[in-house]
Amino acid sequence: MSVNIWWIRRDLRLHDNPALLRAAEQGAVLPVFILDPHLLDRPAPMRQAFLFGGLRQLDANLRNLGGRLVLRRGEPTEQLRLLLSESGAQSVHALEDYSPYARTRDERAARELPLHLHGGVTVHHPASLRKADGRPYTVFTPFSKNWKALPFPSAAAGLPPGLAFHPGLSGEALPDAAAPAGFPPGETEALRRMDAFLDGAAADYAEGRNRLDLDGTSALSPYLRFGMLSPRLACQRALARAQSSGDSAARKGYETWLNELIWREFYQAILYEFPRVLREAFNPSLRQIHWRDAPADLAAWQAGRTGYPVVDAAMRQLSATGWMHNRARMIVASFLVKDLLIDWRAGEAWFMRHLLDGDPAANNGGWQWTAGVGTDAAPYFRIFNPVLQSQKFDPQGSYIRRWVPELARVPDAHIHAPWQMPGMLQASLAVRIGSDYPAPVVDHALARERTLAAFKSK
DNA sequence: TGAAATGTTGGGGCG
DNA sequence: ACGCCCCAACATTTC
Repeated sequence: MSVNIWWIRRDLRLHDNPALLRAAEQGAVLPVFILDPHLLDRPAPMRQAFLFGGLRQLDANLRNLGGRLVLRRGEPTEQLRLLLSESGAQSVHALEDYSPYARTRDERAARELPLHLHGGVTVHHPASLRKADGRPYTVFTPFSKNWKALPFPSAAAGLPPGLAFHPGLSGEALPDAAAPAGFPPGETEALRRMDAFLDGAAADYAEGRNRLDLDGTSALSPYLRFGMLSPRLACQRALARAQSSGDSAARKGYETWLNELIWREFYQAILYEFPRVLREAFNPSLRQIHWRDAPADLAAWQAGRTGYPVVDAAMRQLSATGWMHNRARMIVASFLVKDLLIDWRAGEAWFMRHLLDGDPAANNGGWQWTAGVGTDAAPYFRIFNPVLQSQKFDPQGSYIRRWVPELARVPDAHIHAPWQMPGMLQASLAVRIGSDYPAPVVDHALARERTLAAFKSK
């Protein structure tokens, strides 16, 4: 019986996995994960712990089926060559990954080895979405129209028929790392969460997703990032709900969620078509903005000590959990870029270090969008007012109080802008601005004018 | 997937 | 009754 390697990268799942399916069709499957020093050298301890936990879960699921995960460390092509000769495997199957590093890595592997790449990191291959003139989309709305018009490839149900495994080879033990508390890794958890979301918050997603103080989002991004959840399955479920839902408000919710999943595909496609966005603004005319070199302000932002409660709450949520509410991501990104006038790439790097769902395509897309320098970006003059955003999306301040406990005693009327509390009140609450909680690092109105001037001169 | 500045309207206080 | 002012409320424009 022939042996075929399933090279696992960002597809830590048994369900709806074309790489596993193709390998299984041809014989016994040898599941392999390679710890690539190039990727591990980039410090992101929480995401790495999430990955290792996911590998442990996957290994446990494989063992229930009579297989096991083989873990190796080193340059992938070299490691695969060794594995092919040790196992006598005839081919390697993997899901195509669209980041620049992954493409270079896979091109080398494909030149030297029998590597077969399959779609599955996205629903539609980036190159299959092109305008009539053959050029890639750079605006979301037409991209999404085209995406929806393409025939939807239905997700594979269940495990590959006749799934059998190679008895396994020696490998490294899985590194021990405590998984982040709020996000238990693995596909079982991912599927459970998706079901809970679809039966719960999804119906109200169109509105609820914006609320910082409610669990109105799916919080599935870490699972999608590592392919613990098949994006094709997620989109299929969203579509099915939207089509079968009689309640128009609920249908809107499912459609909005589907749209968010399509944003994910959009940014995968943007990175595939324009790899340089990882280094510079997509919009050439906005590459010369005079960003401030302000290490103290950057440090305050990173630490959640800007003096703007909603910004600080969000930054602390990120450090504590490895995740941040999407509305909060927009607020803190707008604050870094448009209030502090700090280069969006500093924020992009900080997010990549801390986010469990940190993915070059989605993260870069989000930052360029907020900074107003990317594809289909927010116009440069769209500047969030952190106080108004806070009042609107955290009306009682409960999100703030959860992550900025030193403000817990501040009354609702002052929770969004505590520096406006009279001195007497600050003293009686023992919340003195400037000592118990930072004074604002910038005045928003002044910062806004500064940024408008900086962008306008470009 | 904004917010601020500016313009318009209309009710009410007042002489 | 009338003109005038103020200013909320809303709409439009601008950044």
